[in-house]
Amino acid sequence: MPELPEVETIARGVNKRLRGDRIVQAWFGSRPQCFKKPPELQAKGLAGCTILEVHRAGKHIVFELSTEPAAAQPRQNKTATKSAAADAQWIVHLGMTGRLLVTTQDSPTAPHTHARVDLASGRELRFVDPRLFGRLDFRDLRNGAAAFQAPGAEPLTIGAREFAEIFHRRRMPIKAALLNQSLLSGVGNIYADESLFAAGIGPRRRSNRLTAADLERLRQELRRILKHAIRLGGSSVSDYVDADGERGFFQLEHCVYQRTGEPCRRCKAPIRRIELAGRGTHYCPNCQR
DNA sequence: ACAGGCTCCTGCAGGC
DNA sequence: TGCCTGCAGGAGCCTG
Repeated sequence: MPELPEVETIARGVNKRLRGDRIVQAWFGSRPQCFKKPPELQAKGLAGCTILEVHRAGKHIVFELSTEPAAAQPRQNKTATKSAAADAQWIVHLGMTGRLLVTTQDSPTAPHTHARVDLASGRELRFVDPRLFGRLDFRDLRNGAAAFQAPGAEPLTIGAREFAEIFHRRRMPIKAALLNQSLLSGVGNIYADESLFAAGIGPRRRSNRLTAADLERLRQELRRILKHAIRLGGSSVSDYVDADGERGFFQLEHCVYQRTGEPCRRCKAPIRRIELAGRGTHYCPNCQR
């Protein structure tokens, strides 16, 4: 499932391929769960827009768009686009099973395709999501609407003080706090479990009971693991947005996630699984206190 | 304001 | 072989 590293990799891939391209028209399916704004509004808003940049914010993929006429925005102009101001945004959340595919027009439509964006280059961007946990949102910034912002802090750049302040205020288990997107944006179940293992912190520990040293270790391990995963993902997920789209996510060498009963890589004790905050939670009872 | 539980949705794995 | 059940989880919503 896409968390910060996967979303970062996908956003980079889409940016590399689609930056400077222009949207001719868009089609949206009939599954309202996917659409934060009515599909007809999104389709109307997207038509004619130029894609200035695609980037990640939390677990969201944000398309920065210009509604200016295409003549002023030559296609595939990689240098000039930065100076143009975005006045619209398309925000894609992949949920658990969402995928963005860049395909040719004649590429067969995958099952569970809920949106399609036709591009001036002749390619198509398709949104596929079997489980319908993904969300698509369009924002027109020209009439004062707020630009999209991730709800919480950015895990890759958050400083020690802010990190400690956020988690010292919460009484919930640290695992639940890590998953709370309004605190940190981008951490999901895999990286919550893995970073807690790396920091040697039990997932049930109350967030406000952790010491300053615990929290600083957690912050650094979380950042290290996310960056490492982005590096790995960059090589194996880069084709994720290609036409085949079948290569799937990179295989991270998990230490605890979904290794229930298997020996801990550090101490050989069997990895334990509990349910916490409604999520499967994996940890080493010996290494994590 | 906060904590915690429920719900959405479908593919897949495991059991019989 | 085939059916059934339960599990996976991000995030919005509801309740206490």
